[in-house]
Amino acid sequence: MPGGPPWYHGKIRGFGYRLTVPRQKILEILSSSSRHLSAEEIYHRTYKIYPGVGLTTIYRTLELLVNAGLVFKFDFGDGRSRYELSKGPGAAIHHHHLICTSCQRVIDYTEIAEKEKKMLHDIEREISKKYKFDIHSHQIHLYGLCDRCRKTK
Amino acid sequence: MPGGPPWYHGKIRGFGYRLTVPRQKILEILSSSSRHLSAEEIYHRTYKIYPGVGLTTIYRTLELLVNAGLVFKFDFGDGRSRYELSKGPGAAIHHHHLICTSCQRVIDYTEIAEKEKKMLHDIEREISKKYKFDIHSHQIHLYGLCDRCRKTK
DNA sequence: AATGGAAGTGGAAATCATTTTCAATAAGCC
DNA sequence: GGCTTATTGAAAATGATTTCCACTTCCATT
Repeated sequence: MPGGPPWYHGKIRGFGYRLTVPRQKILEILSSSSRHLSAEEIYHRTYKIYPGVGLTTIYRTLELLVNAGLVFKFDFGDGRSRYELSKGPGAAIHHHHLICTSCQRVIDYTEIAEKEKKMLHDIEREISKKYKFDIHSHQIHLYGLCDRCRKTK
Repeated sequence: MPGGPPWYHGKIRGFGYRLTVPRQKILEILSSSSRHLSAEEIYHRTYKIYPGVGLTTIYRTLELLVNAGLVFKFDFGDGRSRYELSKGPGAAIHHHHLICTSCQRVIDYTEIAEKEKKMLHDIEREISKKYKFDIHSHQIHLYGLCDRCRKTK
């Protein structure tokens, strides 16, 4: 419970952004949730600990955090974006999701065997060279039916 | 130039949908483009060969085609969806994209070595078992800077 | 500790892609 | 050809995200 300001304070300042109260509260919410949240979910949760935030500020702050690399933004195809803190300064940039095409449920999975992780890395290197692309991160979406929806179909 | 009705006519009928003029025109446009198009691009192109189509019909038809598995829908994060014909009855369900985080350019790449394709398949089988998920398709998004944007940064 | 200017804020209004509503039209089985 | 029902297009509605703008807060500098 002890221990100085959270790691992201320095990051925010390092980008020349001011460390304001709304931003701190939003980051607090983000760091207390492991799941990816929609802007509105973040708004409601922030509102509880800091009434007076505006939804506008949520959107602006999220964009800023995405630019600073502190937050990842996802699009699962249901019309609203999801946001997730990039957890710790050196977090792995692996984002793999199972998406149920029937109920829209999204499941995170991070465990990939070592050799598979290495292979992904090889693909990236090869593609990177071939297309002259600097690859920073990747996402893998697997689409299908979850166990619940499988039964009802 | 010769050769009976396109392969997708049967598919449409097979799903119990009527093969109407707007649907045929939209499919014609989709099959004449190799790139993934936005709904509005599809609308404009369809309008040229068939004025009188409504944007509404474009959206409705695309949804129908996605349901029938004839068209894939993508979300690259710029706020509008892209659609692409699934080319031929037995086309591979591999969709891999390079997305430039600076200029939003999207590059398709389909070439993946055999052993890598096999490995992806293995991952899917493993995940599928572990999470009791029926996986139908996958997408891989690689984010980074394209050659043009690399220079200006 | 006061202050000035720029960065940041929130509420309302605007935007933009997509959906819904509904009366009119066209597919395709009889 | 006639009939039933899916399909269509225009206009209005929706819902997430952005923009505008007057007001506030941060913070480097007195």
